[in-house]
Amino acid sequence: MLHLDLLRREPDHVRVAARRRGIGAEFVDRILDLDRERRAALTTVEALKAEKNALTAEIGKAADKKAAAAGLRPRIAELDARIAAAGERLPAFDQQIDAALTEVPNLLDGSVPDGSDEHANVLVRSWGEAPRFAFTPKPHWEIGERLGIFDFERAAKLSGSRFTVLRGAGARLSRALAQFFLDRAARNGYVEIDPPLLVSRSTMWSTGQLSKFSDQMYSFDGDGASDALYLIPTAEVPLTAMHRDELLAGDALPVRYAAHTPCFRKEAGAAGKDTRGLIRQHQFEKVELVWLTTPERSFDDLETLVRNATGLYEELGIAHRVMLLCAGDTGFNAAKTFDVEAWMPGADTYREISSCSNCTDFQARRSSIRFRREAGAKPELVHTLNGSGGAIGRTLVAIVENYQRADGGVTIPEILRPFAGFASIEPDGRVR
RNA sequence: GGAGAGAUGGCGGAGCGGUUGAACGCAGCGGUCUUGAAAACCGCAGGUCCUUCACGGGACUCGUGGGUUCGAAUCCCACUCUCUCCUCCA
Repeated sequence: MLHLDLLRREPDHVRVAARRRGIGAEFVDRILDLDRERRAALTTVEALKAEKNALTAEIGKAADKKAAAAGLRPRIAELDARIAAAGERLPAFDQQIDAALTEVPNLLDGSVPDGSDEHANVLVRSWGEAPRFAFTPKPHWEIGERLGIFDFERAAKLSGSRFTVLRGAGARLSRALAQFFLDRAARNGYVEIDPPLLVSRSTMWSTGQLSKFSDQMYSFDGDGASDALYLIPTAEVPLTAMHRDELLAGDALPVRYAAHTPCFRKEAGAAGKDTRGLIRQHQFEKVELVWLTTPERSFDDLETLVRNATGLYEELGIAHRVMLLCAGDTGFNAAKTFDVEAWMPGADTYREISSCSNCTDFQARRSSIRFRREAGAKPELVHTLNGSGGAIGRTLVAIVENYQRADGGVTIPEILRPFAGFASIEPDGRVR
């Protein structure tokens, strides 16, 4: 969430940012009005409390405390009444301001281009060329079903639509990708984490996933509101929230974590979109990369994070491009996002395989993740970054489609062979 | 699931209901000493918020939320979490 002080000091900045995202800016004045009222009430209450505290201290210092207390009690009682009256609306103000503020998306970085949807995203760079086929390349679901490595029908029988059973070489390849991604993450200096997949409501809230996207989440109610648990929609949630309510030493930054986890999403609102194959699933795996870093270097670190992601696809020999998302396409938490898109021959287009964001201090404020630059310095909020490195299911799609052969088999990229333990999937589904 | 113990500042750890926002130790900062450093000694030093141009002043804060009291880190209630033992179990 944004700092209230920013709204006070630079309301126009916040209004402009909101409009660029395509949302109304009325909330600015509404919050500022509430804030004015709240501060007026707060100042009154605090002055009265100070007065009362002075009287109480007098009793404490008196030689005969009983007598002093008896003498001052009427004045204290009167102050109590005035404090209660003046402070009556304070909790409501706090609640309303908080509720309104948590609905406000992050400020956009100055380098983010205008635009309302993905058509306005800007090509930053591309790598590799789309492979040429002497035949018409097939979509991954056709290849995969024929090879017996993807089984969508049985997945539907088990769980419904948007689930996939990976079988044989498909399951092994998925596991190999996880290994490959984790290996590279470690090589790039990330500490591997195996986090809980179920997290509490407060954890989900602290990373900014709740209220805005709550309809995307699977949850378990528990017996009361406090013990509700949510299935993580991405490992970004536990990784970012690990240091919630902590004050880190400046020299501990940047903290860099990698985790391989399943992710669970309801995909509400995605009806009819990517219904075939395993592009958009209720359950998918990825390796997530998270940074907790300092404000002055976070945008440079974002570039590094993107390089970490694209490096994987270079090694896999899959053509891809980096897009800078426009204002309207940038997510709620992010100040700036690059998407990495891989070439998918079956769909004859690029598809997102990694999304790397700098959330600046937006999540850190909500989660209270701070650092002390040096001993004695004031605590500051860290900047949080997250990105996939990479998405296992979608990379599986990219491999199957980019490395498909005329005979229906699939060649395994060289780099992946030691992880997979085989070099190709033959037309009969066997590996070699 | 049953029984017990606990939760205090960056860390460790004290704290008869009344100048305790909190002793003491470690870590930190400034200084003395030293060519420099270490050691020793002296001093400073939590966080959030409100107010002020500023100096400063004030409120809140000892797991969370209530209560008792003129006054609560200290007493009472509820909740959360942690640890130990038993039970169960991959």
